[in-house]
Amino acid sequence: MEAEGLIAHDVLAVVLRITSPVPSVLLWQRAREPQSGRWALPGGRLGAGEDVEASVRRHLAEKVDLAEVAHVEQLSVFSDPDRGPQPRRVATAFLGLVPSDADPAIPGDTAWRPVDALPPIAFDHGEITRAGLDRLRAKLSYTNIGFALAPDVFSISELRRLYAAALGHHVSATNLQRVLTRRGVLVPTGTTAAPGPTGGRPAALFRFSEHTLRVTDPFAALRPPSGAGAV
Amino acid sequence: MEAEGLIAHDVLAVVLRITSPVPSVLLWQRAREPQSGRWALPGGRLGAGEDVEASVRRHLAEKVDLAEVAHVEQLSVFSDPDRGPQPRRVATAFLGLVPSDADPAIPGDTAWRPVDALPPIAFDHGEITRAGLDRLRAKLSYTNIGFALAPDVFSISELRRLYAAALGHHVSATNLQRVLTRRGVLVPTGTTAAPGPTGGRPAALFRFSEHTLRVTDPFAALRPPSGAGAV
DNA sequence: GAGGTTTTCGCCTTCTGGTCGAAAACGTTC
DNA sequence: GAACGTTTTCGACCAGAAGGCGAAAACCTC
Repeated sequence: MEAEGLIAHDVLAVVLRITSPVPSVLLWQRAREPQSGRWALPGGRLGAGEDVEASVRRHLAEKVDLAEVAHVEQLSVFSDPDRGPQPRRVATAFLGLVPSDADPAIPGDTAWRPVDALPPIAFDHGEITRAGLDRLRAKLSYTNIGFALAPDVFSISELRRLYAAALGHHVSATNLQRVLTRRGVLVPTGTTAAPGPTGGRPAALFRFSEHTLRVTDPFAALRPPSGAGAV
Repeated sequence: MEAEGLIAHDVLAVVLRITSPVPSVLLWQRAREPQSGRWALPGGRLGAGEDVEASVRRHLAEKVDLAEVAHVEQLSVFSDPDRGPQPRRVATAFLGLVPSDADPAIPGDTAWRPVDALPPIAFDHGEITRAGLDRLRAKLSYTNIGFALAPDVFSISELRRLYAAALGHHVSATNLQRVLTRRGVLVPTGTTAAPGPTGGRPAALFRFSEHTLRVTDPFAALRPPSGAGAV
């Protein structure tokens, strides 16, 4: 088969959701060889008549309610000839994001696993998970990708906790609010949340202005002067 | 064949080189059907025992001296079922960069074509070329990727011309020098170039401190405080 | 030496991000 | 209802990064 140059093409998804201290990734436990008992990313064979994005959405729908997946983007191709058993398989990996307040129904073989305590992982899916987490962290700082992690409306403290968990380090609420509002990605709703049981000033509620990915400012330098004459 | 779910996998390369007013892309003219006479990106079939990056380098070596290609990175997968004639093919696209002073030998069917006046393009290779150019432009502002466009040593004016051509808009020499040196990607050589035939102060020469890709500052905001506890 | 050309450098302004502490708005307790 | 603790919000201040401009430097030719 491979002698003809034809190769099986898979799609895989690193689906992340921000949970209490660290993000969690959606994994399912393999029941059959190879790698029986190990945990794998959702995915499957690229079918005829669909492109890779349509394919990953189709396979994802078997493990999680697609309506809860707020963002999907292509990560990278994994094609090491030894990345799995023969016959050879090439995989296109995707990153998927689920808001922290969503709790979609998942099958019995599937679970959210915190990324700092992963179970035994099948094939190279650990490396792929790492790539997904890296991509999320990079994009948090220069895009509005937070819209895919947060509930529809939220307080700045909630958003701060989400960012801190995703990034793995402390985030200042003051700065987060100022930066995101200045960039226009955060808009106040005018409403406030009820204070917690221990009191405290009621938090103002915000929402993301857009729910599609937008690059806010990767161009610290070398910005077009005014009217950019695109080539 | 596709009934078995096995698909031909190609690799393609958008090889860019900054030329006088606008960048040029390496294309070759097809001599056989399908799309005979049209211009296509270098590439070919993914072989057994090689990953996609090794494969694209192998195919690229047929069209250009690989030693002149200063940088190669994966772009994206193109998998629309109708992107070419049957049987179906999936392609992993790469971006390759050649310094402006290099002039590698190329075969007779191959040529550098300015991106603002492309000949008739085969298949979806026009879209892929566009993706490569977009990637280069984005990375120019927050990485040191300029090392792959410029000669070993160069003046600030030369570099300014390269950046302006790649970005498609005016770039200030003052800012370019200050930003790149502050980020540590540009270091002075201490030498100066000979003035032009019409005179002028001799230009100080610089070089890139590193010749491998490094992200300089995508994290305008949300930087880790000090010791980042990585998860 | 005068005039033209190209590059370099310093100054100024603006904007962004980081830090800190005070003030606001709640609930609880005495 | 006044004092206290808690949480959030807001303003002030500071450092650094970047854009713009013009003067100065260093060369050429005539």
